[in-house]
Amino acid sequence: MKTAVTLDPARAAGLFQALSDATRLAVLDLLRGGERCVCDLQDAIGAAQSRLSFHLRVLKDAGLVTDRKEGRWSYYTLEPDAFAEAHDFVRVLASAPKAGPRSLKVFGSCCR
Amino acid sequence: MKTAVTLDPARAAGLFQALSDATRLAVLDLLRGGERCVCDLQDAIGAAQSRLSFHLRVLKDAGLVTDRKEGRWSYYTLEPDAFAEAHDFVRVLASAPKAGPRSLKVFGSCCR
DNA sequence: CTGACGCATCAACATTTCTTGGTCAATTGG
DNA sequence: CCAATTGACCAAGAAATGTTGATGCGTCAG
Repeated sequence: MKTAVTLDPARAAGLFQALSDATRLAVLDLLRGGERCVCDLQDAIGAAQSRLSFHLRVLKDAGLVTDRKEGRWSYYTLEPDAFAEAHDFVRVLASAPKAGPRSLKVFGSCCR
Repeated sequence: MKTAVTLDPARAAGLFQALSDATRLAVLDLLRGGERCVCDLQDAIGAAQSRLSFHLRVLKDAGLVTDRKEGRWSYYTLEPDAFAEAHDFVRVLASAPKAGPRSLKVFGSCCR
């Protein structure tokens, strides 16, 4: 099992940032059902075209989705790897640190 | 195993929003080692007091940490439940939808 | 060819989030 | 009691994000 021991703060922050908007979450939720073209997403979410386009770009830049052009449509799909990454980041944060919990008092120069 | 089938968009967005800042991630990372007082965090992160205080409040409002007052110090601790929640949200997004993948064409009123 | 459609992109504005500097209350060592 | 320390909070400004409406380009149907 791959466990990210290293947490790249910038990457993690970027990923979570992309996930931190209701419209984008709605898009991702729809994409769970498989590839969708922008116009379908537009209908389903009821967002203005340019608004949706903006959010799709954020998701794409974060690597959470990929797009594919076919004829005059653009289809978006989830990028599972990015979710695995996000998943890992959360797990790392929730797990105990490299050194045992409450280890040697590396801290405490201030209090006590 | 508890699986959040329902994804409350507002809550999810809020959680991820709180996780979407490098300073806050640094704080959470430090807290993995156990409870810490604000001044220790301040030293470790090198952030101005009021800046740190701001981020701690964001984390607290999101339910990711809790604080405890003792004498003149405030100690912050991770709130595991919130991480479990975040974890779930990510998992749900990465998982297939209720209906089979590529199910009946509920969509497609637009393309094709 | 031409008009309609799908969608990215841009500029302008609105909103939210972050930072900084300052003030204040509580606690406590002296 | 007094001065220093911890840390919350607030106001003002800076920066990042999100929204809207317009424009433009590629693609397809007629």
